[in-house]
Amino acid sequence: MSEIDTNRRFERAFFAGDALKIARGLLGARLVRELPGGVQLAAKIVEVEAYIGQDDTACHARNGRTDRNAPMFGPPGHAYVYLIYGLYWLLNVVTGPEGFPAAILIRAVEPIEGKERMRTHREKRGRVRADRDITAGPGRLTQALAIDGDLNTTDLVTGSALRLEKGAPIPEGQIARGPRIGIGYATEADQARPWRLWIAENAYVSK
DNA sequence: CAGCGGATGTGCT
DNA sequence: GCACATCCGCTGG
Repeated sequence: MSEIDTNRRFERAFFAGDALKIARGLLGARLVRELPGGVQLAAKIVEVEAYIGQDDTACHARNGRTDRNAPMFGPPGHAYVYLIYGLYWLLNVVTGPEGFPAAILIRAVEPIEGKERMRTHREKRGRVRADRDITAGPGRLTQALAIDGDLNTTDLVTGSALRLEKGAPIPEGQIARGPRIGIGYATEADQARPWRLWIAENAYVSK
């Protein structure tokens, strides 16, 4: 398989399916960002979390549709970008059929293209001591890739400024699963669900 | 290294 | 008025 053949667009139908399968399938995928001016950044997804429906008490849609979470109710394969703690933008991929609120949070990526430009973006906000500090964490990767609320609802299947492309498949033996991070407000049962998935041994997975 | 407090804007109760 | 799908820098061991 040539490089060009394994790195390509997803089908829309892929994002309309089961959130956990999509989360699994996004590991190894390429997140591509084209900056105004023509610079292209690319990174491999190495850690994700699934937030699935109104019954999931960790999910933003747990209390129904609001102005903020409306993108989760929208068409699959689009971005849901929101501000947390007044400081950090977090990127999600909307999944499931339109009307069913679910999304995959991108928690960590590994730089593929434009790593030094990503480092420059991050150094405006803090000290980058190791390479992993560039994109290990959901708030960090959006800084590195210059993703903010302007990209909310972007179509990641057909988009150019921000899009997803297939990457080399990750063998099942390299997939790790565990509880989601930072959801102490959810029920014990929902906190315990192993809906965080990551590539085992990858240096860019968040701590 | 672990632990902790501050930053800082917005959504929802 | 409080909580928040986080991160940074400082403190003490």
